[in-house]
Amino acid sequence: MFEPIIKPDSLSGHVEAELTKAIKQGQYQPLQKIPTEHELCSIFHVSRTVIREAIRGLNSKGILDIRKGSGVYVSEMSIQNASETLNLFFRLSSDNDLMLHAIDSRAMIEPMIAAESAMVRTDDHILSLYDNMEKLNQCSLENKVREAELDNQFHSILLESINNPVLHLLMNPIFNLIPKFKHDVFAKTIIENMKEEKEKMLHYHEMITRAIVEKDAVKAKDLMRAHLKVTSENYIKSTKK
Amino acid sequence: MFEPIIKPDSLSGHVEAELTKAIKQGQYQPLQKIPTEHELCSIFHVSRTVIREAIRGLNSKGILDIRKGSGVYVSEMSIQNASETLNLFFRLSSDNDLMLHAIDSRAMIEPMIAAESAMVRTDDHILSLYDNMEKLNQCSLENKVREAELDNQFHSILLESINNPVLHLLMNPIFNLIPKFKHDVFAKTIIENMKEEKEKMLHYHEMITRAIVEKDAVKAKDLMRAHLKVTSENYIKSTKK
DNA sequence: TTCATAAATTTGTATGATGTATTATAAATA
DNA sequence: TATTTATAATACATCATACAAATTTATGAA
Repeated sequence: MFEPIIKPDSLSGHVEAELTKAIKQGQYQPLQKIPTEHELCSIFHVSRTVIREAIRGLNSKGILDIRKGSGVYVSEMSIQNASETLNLFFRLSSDNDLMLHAIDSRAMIEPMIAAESAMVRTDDHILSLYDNMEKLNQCSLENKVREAELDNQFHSILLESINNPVLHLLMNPIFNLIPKFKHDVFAKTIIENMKEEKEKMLHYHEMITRAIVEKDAVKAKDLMRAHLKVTSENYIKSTKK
Repeated sequence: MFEPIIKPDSLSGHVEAELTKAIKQGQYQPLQKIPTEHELCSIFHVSRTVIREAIRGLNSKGILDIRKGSGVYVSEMSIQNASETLNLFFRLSSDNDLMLHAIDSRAMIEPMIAAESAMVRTDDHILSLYDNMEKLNQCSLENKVREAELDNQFHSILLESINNPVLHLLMNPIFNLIPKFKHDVFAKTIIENMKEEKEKMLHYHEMITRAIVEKDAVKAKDLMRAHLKVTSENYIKSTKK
């Protein structure tokens, strides 16, 4: 594949890039120990400061695992770490364009998730869904923060029900945009519409749940598509106002 | 949202977490300058070493932008950076389970991408697809590395054609697993099947391309689903041998 | 051999000095 | 006055040294 163009203007950046390359090439395998700081100093002919900062960078990226008194080891890549980075990215960079693309992505992917969920969900997931809807029903109309959390949770339950950590890693950060999404939309929505919008959402959640209870994959997929179409239209309307 | 449980075992780790929190909360906005090392020393009552290593970690994560002689600034989050991290994660952690889940994810998402592409693709994309297939056709049967690259490229062209950077960010790392995937499969495939498998792939690519040329979204979707089903079955077979 | 202790190793933090790039300030010039 | 140039101040980069804290290894007694 393509190797990125990197400008290692700093020594520590250069060392970091070299170590990354070595790990990519398998020179140091996961769980294996890399040379000590002192040894790396000799290898690269730089001070310990430079080595430490390079290691610190890779540690922060989740690539290296530092154990005080023991040494530095190549991490066993955890999906958690990648997830954190993705979440942070979306959280810090949610501009309007990104939000629109995120919504489009949801519209493409979530119907498939709903369909899959209808086939593989357990009774526990059904209980979680009903519990979630009950909470949403009781949530006050003004508490949009809570409402967004519950909306996020509903979709997250479906995501988790299909038991695919990769898809979870990819979609979870998108779902976490829901609070910002709702904030954007309701900042420009007249109060009278709030009740109607919430009821519409709850109704869709209920219908989707029913389809999943009935293990009707096609219906679940179509309902989810319709649900997200409404969502998408609301956002587009809000950006125009 | 939920705040992650972090082990601030080291001082620099603690400072890094605090700075991250401040940035998340908007205390320091993108493009804005954070306090100087010296000021941060006073704020946290730690040495410059600690501050520098914390900053170096966030810099490596793509959150902070260090400008020598000027100061440290909050990065304008680039989708490139997030993409690099995701790619690195998948590259370093591609175990069998992850691969299977990645294939499942492709099976769910790529048919939708094909359908969308059929609707929005330009003539340039069509030319790229035909060029790609021509190269695949000329690629020697033994050159599995090249074959994997071209396979990856075919699917990447479709991904790019729908012009959604978010979906690109999410799917690109998965496509980059294709070489490893092919390596795993062909390591356990008898030579006689190689030609047949390659022709089958090329045939699917051709049919999918035709559907996209004809702007037939449903056909493109169904063909992509069938194509990936074969892919998936091949991988499962290879893991059993 | 087993186990407790001491020594050596390795990472973590602090401090001070020097190098280098950027920015701000002041002086010189037109 | 306005612009340019030179200087100083600021801020990050690197190096070297010292010591602390955690872990590992070596040692020696039971």
